[in-house]
Amino acid sequence: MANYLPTLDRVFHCLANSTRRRVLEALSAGPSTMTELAEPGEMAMPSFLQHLQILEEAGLVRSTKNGRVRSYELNPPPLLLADNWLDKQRKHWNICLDQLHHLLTNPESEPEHE
Amino acid sequence: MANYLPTLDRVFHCLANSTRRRVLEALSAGPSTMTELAEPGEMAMPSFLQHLQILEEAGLVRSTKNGRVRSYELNPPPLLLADNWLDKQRKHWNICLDQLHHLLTNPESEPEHE
DNA sequence: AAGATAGTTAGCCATACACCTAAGTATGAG
DNA sequence: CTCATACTTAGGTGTATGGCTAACTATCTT
Repeated sequence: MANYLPTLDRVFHCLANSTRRRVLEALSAGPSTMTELAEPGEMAMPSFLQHLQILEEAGLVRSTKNGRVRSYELNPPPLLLADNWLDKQRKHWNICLDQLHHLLTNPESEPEHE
Repeated sequence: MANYLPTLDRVFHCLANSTRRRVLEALSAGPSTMTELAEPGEMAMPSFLQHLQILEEAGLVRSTKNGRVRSYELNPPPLLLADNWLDKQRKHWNICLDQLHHLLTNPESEPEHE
C-alpha cells in the first residue's frame, strides 16, 4: 500500500498511452466515475481498471468510493514533474536551433543521412 | 524504412526512460557521438544503441555517420507535441484546482480515501 | 598488412504491458 | 429476499521492452 510514487518514469509512462491520456483529458473537466470514464465498447472493464490503477499509482489521479461507485479526480502535481522536465529542455531547444543554424551556414562536414 | 513517426505515444514512451532522457539532456547541449553519449560502464553498447534507435524512430533525434563515427543531434519538433499536450492540460488544472477548492469549501460528500 | 576502434547484427532471456474471459463481492433498487 | 449494478479478483495470452553476450563489419592508425 501507498505505492503512490510519482516519478518521471511513471508519469511519462502514463502519458504514453492514449487510453490513459483520454482519461486525464476527461478528468480535467472534473471528477467522474469509472463507468463514465470507460468509453462504451472500447475495452473490457478489467483492462480499463488497470489503466486507472496505473494512473493512480503514478499519483496522477485519486479515487474515492461511495457505495458501489468509485469516482476519480485529477491530481495535477505529478504532471508538473513532466511539465518541468520539458520546460527545462525547451530552453535548450532555442540554443540548439541556433547551433543548428550555425552548422548549416558553416558546413564543416556534409550531413549525409546514411 | 522511414519508420520515423513522431506520435504522442512514441514521444512520451521515449521520455519514460531515464537513459533516453539523459541522452536528450546531453544532446540539448549540442551534437555528440555514440561513445560520447554512452556513459562509461553503465550499459553494454548494443543495449544503448537500442535506446538511440528508439529515440530516432520517434523522431526526437537524428544521426549521421562520418567514417566510423555516428553522431547524434536533437530534433526538437516532436518534443513540441508532448509539450503542447501538457500545455493544453495545464490550462485545465487551474480550473480543476478551483473546483477542488470549491468542493473543499462546500463539502457535499465526505472525501473518504478508502 | 595488422591491429585497434566504432559501431552493428544476431540471437537469447526475463520481465512488463495491454489486453482478454470468467467468476466473485459489495451495494442499491424493487 | 432477489436481482441488477458497479466494480474487483484471478488467471491466462501474445507482444514489447530492456537488458545481455558473441560475433561481425567498416574504418582509421601504425
